Amino acid sequence: MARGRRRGNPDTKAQILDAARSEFAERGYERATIRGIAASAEVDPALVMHYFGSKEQLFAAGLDVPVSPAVVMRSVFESTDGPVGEALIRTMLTIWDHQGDTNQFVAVLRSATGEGPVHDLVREFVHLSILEALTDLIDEPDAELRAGLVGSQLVGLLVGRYLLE
Amino acid sequence: MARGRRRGNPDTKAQILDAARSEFAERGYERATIRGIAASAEVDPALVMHYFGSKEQLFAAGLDVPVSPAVVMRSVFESTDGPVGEALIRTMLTIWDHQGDTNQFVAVLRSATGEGPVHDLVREFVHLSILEALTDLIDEPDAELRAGLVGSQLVGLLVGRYLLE
DNA sequence: GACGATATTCTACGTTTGTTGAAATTGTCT
DNA sequence: AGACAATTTCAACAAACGTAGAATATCGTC
Repeated sequence: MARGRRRGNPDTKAQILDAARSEFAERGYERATIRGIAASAEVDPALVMHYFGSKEQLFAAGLDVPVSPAVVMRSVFESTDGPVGEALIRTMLTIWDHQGDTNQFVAVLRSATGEGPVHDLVREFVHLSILEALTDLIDEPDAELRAGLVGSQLVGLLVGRYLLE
Repeated sequence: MARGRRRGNPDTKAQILDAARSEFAERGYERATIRGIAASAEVDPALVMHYFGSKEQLFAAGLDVPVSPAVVMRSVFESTDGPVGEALIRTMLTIWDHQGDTNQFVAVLRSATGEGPVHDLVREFVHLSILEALTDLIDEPDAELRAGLVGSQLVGLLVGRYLLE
């Protein structure tokens, strides 16, 4: 590649950030590499360091995306007079589904496991140990759906309690 | 260290497994190293490989612990005639709290983030973006508690939907 | 048009990692 | 006692990683 500054004023910094988000979401924080991110942004690894200082700072920078979840929540709370919980969850799901990889929450989550061995094993584990067990136990027509709901509550509780304390 | 087989018949394999569980739970899968596990089990790294073949297989082996969650769930379902969901969650919490690091679920979870930068950042993120925002919005005396509950439901939904699909 | 700031790449260093193959010691069976 | 299997360490490798410093090219300003 040609050494020195490129012609024009391309926003390379933003390109790097995009690549970083992508890579972090796909492989998880540890398995994502600065070299890989640089390659994906068609840039030298040293440039990433120059702009963001370190891998950790790059990761943190990637979490600051425009649509703040706090704003979304506030608007939901103010525009509803019925049961708030239901409206919140419905709105969140809609937003998340239409946002893809730019989504902050999803990015944070996927950065945890990525796609390596952990992802597969955790997935398999939850499926076997929780979902199938629950589905077998619930004796109603929509057993699978209900199992999913109970399971997600359990997982949420677990994460809150033991991962974030 | 003295080369060759040790005197007596110590169950070194089990010691390695214990060390592995500990290390995986504390640092997460990626940041846990075979060398570290070996050191913690007071054993040569090569021995770990000899017994378990690879880091990934060692991790998988560490997830197979005696107390199967399926069994626990079955017993809860069969011994309750009131609302099942409440009993389930109560029982789970009791068990988890009395089990410490040997707990399968917790091990799986912690293996995801461990204690590195991700853990800290995810924690900070959830705290700021979800918990505090919710607490500010809920206009009741036990705002903090309710925020925690809603938050854990959201997280559970997220994990189920985007991490495990 | 000279000059400092900015952007960008090259090369390289030092660490750490998972993994391997051979050697050494002990247990067990005949 | 001797042979074979099991257990354990040593030494080393090749690869990959984050990071640092110097070198080069372009932009914006006077």
